[in-house]
Amino acid sequence: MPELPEAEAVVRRLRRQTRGAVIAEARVERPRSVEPQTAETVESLAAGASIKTVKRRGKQVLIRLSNGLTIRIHLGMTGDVYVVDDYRFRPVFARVWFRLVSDRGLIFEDARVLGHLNIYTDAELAQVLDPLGVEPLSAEFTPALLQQLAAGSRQPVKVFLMDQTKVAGLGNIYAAEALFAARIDPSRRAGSLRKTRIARLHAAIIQILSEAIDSTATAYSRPGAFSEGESFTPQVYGHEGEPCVLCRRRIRRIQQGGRSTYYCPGCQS
DNA sequence: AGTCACCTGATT
DNA sequence: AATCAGGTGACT
Repeated sequence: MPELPEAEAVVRRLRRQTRGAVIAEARVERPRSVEPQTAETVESLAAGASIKTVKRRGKQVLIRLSNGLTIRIHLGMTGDVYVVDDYRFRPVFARVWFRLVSDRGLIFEDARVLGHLNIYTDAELAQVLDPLGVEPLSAEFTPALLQQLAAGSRQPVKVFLMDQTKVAGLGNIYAAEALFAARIDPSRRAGSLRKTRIARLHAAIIQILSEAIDSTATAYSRPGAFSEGESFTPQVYGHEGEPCVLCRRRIRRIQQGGRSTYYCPGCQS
């Protein structure tokens, strides 16, 4: 599921579904999902609080409660958060769930258990969020700032883009797609990019994320939308060996930082 | 800066 | 059986 656009889709859906919701009870099925907190801590802190706001920071979902605490969910690779009509309905991979007073359920599902759900005070939350870099869809994200962040970095630009302490929210798919849109070789050192490419990359990041949010948020909100082809379609990610949509050369897959990077050797140089 | 470990499922 | 997976933190 989750890079920034998917987290944003989750947030928008939750906002609609949890307006005025009050948490009656919390249950942790998998203590690992709330580490370093304990199941008991999480279960006791949420009970009785109402949901005030739902926000996103990078890839993380933040549910602000009336008791001043915040449920912070990192979706990991396979996390999802959603409301079900009956709290007794328990999806196979529900790791934490909340019974709302309406008897609906708020579910944190996470097959691989690489995500985390915690309940934090503002101070604790700040510790978690402060290291994150700029929000790519905010006004603070400018070409000049991107240039400044990349300056001196000898990392491949693809790896640089996935560093959450620089720009928050890009993962393996959208980093690759942004580089394709900007026609930049993913292996280029981030610090070697000059004004023109930085400007293209900046614009591409915003464009790719915005597009993905539009299609993803739609798809999440309307049943069947995915099957109607409304989800974001990667141009290079997952397309190893297929012809590039622009130049027909074959898309390549390489390893960078232990992850697959897909790119077009013709367009991206 | 690169590799591995975390944990489990889907796909080949 | 083996490989891959939209993420990250700890460790060489």
